[in-house]
Formats: sequence, C-alpha cells, structure tokens
Amino acid sequence: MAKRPKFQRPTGMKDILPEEQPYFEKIYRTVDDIARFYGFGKIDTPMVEDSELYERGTGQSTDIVEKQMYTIKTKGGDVLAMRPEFTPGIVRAFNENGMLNLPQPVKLYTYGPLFRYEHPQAGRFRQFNQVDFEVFGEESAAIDAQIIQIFYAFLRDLKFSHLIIEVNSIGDAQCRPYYKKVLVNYLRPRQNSLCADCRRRIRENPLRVLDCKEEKCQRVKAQAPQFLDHLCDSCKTHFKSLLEFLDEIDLPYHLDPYLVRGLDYYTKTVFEIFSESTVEQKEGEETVTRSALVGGGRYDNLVRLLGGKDVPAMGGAAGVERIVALMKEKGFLGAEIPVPKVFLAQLGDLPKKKSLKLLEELRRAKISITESLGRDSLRTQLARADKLEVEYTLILGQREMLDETIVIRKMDTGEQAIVKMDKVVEELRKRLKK
RNA sequence: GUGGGCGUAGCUUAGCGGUUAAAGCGUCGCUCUGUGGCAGCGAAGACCGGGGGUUCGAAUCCCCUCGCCCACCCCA
Repeated sequence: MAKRPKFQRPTGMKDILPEEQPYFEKIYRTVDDIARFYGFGKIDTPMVEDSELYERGTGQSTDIVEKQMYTIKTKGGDVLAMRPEFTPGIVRAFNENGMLNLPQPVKLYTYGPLFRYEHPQAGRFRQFNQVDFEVFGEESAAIDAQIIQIFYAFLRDLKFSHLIIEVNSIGDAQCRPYYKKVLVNYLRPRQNSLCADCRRRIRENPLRVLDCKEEKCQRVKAQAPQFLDHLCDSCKTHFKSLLEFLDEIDLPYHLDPYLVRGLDYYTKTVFEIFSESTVEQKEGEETVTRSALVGGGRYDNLVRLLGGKDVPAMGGAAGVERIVALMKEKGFLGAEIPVPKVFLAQLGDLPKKKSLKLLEELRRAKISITESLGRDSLRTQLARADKLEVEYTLILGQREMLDETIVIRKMDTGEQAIVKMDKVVEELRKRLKK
C-alpha cells in the first residue's frame, strides 16, 4: 500500500480557525465603519502584480524587494510577484483607472493578505494581513495628521490604550541626499565606535544607523546631526504644520528623530504607532516590549514614479495578526464573541422533520439557534446544549407534536414552560430580551 | 541569510536503549429508551515530524532533512 503523504501548511503561514475568526471580523468591521465615516472607498487590487511594480515602487534595494518577494513565472512568461505590500498596487490602480480625474483627494482603503518570504517569528509571518488607508492628491499636512488620527481611532475603537505615536520627517529629494552626506561625514570618522552592522550600514543605508539599538551606537547617535536641522524649507514647513495639526487634535505623539522607514518611496512624514505589551519571560520576569502595529508615511513621488502624474499621497498600514495577538493577550474581545443562545432538541421521526421547518422559521425571525439533528437521545442533546452554554433549549417530541406545543427550558434554573407552537418565536423573543 | 530552543494521540505532557508507547483533558458510546452540569465503565484516536545510520534491539544514541518557537536582520 502506498504511503500517504502528511501535508503541512507552508512555512510561516497559518490556518485561521473558527475560534479566531471573531477577532478578524471585529477588526474588519471596525475598519469598515471608520472608512465610511472618513469617506474612504474600498478598493481590492489583485493579489499579484507585475514584479517590476514593486522593484520600482517599493525600491530595488529594500529588503522586501531584494529578498522577500514571492515571484511567479506564468505560462505566458510574465513575472508576477505576490504582493508584499499594498501601496504600489493601489498606486497602479489609481493611475490605471484614471482616478486623477476624480474629485481630489481620492481616499481609498483595503485589507487582505500580503506575502513576504521572511524567517517567521513573533508577529511575523510569510502570509499576513494588513489594513491599509491611502489618500491621493492632497499635499497638506492636514491629511498626514488625519491618516494618523484614523489609525489611532481605529485602535482606540478596538479598545487599545497606551498607544504611542512616533513621527518624524525624512525629507525629500531636495534635502535627503544632502543630509545623508552630512550624516556619513559624521559617522565615518567614528565608525570604530559603531557595531559591525552599523559599519556596513554607513555604506548601504546610513539612515538606518539612527535606529540601531546597540548600546555603543547610542552614544555616537546622540551627537549625530539631526535630520530635522537639515530639512529644506518646504519639508520643514510641512513638518511644523503636521505637528500643529497633531497638537490640535490632541494626539499623544512623540517626535522620534531616529524613526526611519525601510521603504524607498517615503518623503517628509513618516510615522509608526506602538502598543505596549508585557511579555512573560522565564522565571517570572516581565519585560515590556513595544511592537509596531501601524506604519506609514507620505510618498509624494511614487505616483509619478509609477507612470502617473505628479500626485502627492499619504498612507499607512496596520498589521492585523499583531493586533489580534494583542487583543487576545489583553482579553479585548471576551464577551463579544457571538454564541447562539438557543438549542433545539428533538426526539422522534416526526419532530425531527418538523425541526427543519422550525429552524427556518427561527432563522427568518433572526433568532440564532443551534441543534444536533444527528442525535436522538434527549440526554445527549441536553448535554450538548449545556456544553454550548445556551440560555434556552427548545424540546420538541411526540407529545408536543400532538397538541402543537413546544417546551422551552431555561438551562440555568431548569424551569420549563410549555407554549403553543405558533407562539415560539414570540415567547423566545420575550425571554431573550431580558 | 545567521544563531539558540523544541517536535510523542485533537490538546497538554510522561517515557530518554529492552516485551502489544502511558496519563490527563477533549471526542464517541454505555450505566440513564423524554430531561444537561456529577460519577462510574468502555471505545476510537500515535507507523513517537520525515529519511538514513549505530545496535541482537531505537520514541530513546548519531547524521541529514522538514516544521514550530525565539533572537539578530528587517518590518505590519
């Protein structure tokens, strides 16, 4: 006999089982509500795009493109990439569908799975979901502030507190090359005091030295020239204006001059939102870790870079699995998981047939109910009802069939009432309301 | 890509060279044919992640591989 293969899910990918779905549903419902309120329209773009879209958009030298893309060669010879992030695809859709001709700004949102070939670890998967908001055609920092506000509100609606917003400006094509030079000039003579990674970074991506966590680098960092002192006038004005807006809407932000993001297309504003999380370590020690739930920024050159007109844009994305993990940790969903409150028990052939009809009636009345039609003994059916923790069980047997009644049993007290069959819906409604 | 920890029933784990691999929880059934939560009894369920080797003998030792977890890197 041939051996049956034992299949496993691909590395870094998960099954989202029924028990977890309520978390995802809650998150998506919240997003839809917020999007509607702020006037964002939903867009779905393909899960795969021409891989060049990301090479040009996300950036050739980013980790995402350099080593994390899943690429597919089609039979026709096209090279497609499974989307590693949303923004380039949405920009492509903006251009391709002529959204420039819509009243500006154009506000779009989406959510769904993304793919990155990475080594999985806490809060990091190869297939994961993000919630994404983008605004096109508005250069005012008011929009930057609004995007931040939207994500903040989104997390607040999900009951998160102690959120930390970090903002920074990383300049634009005008001032960034200049600042980079200033920074490299500062770092180079001091490279012996830096960690090995940072010595490499000086050449490859000097800005990243700024967010190194290595102790020895901290000291060098502390004296480093700050980007904020080297912004060009337009970036400086924009950033000042953003901070004013943030003050105005009372968002608790931190200015983090070391916040640098890994994607090439960002200009001016970058931001991240963190939540504090206490993780139990070995031997009862607790450490507070900060995990980034949201990240984003302005990308004024991307639309043009991807073949469109000169359209400024701003956006951000939230990591759904990370949010779910924290919601579980903090017990945010708890009582909200919807469970049917009524169970239908039947005994005998006739009642079983009648049950199907009754279920349909209850469905129309929007009373959620569960049953165990495959089982015959009342004992087992009640045991099941008990396990499901329903409030009421309907009991329909031969006796009830004869006089067209049904028993309503209250599970916690055990008291039972016999009601007329044609009054079940009404009687149940009355009881469930309490 | 680099480093560390771990893979035994659906879940949590015991066994760490020697007969048919064990327990708790869960599942199903019976005690109890129309009344649940308790209890008792019973059943199903594992080629001990996979492959190779050492040995008279491997879940146990060695090598390889796959997967999971964690950290670096990077990011949501």
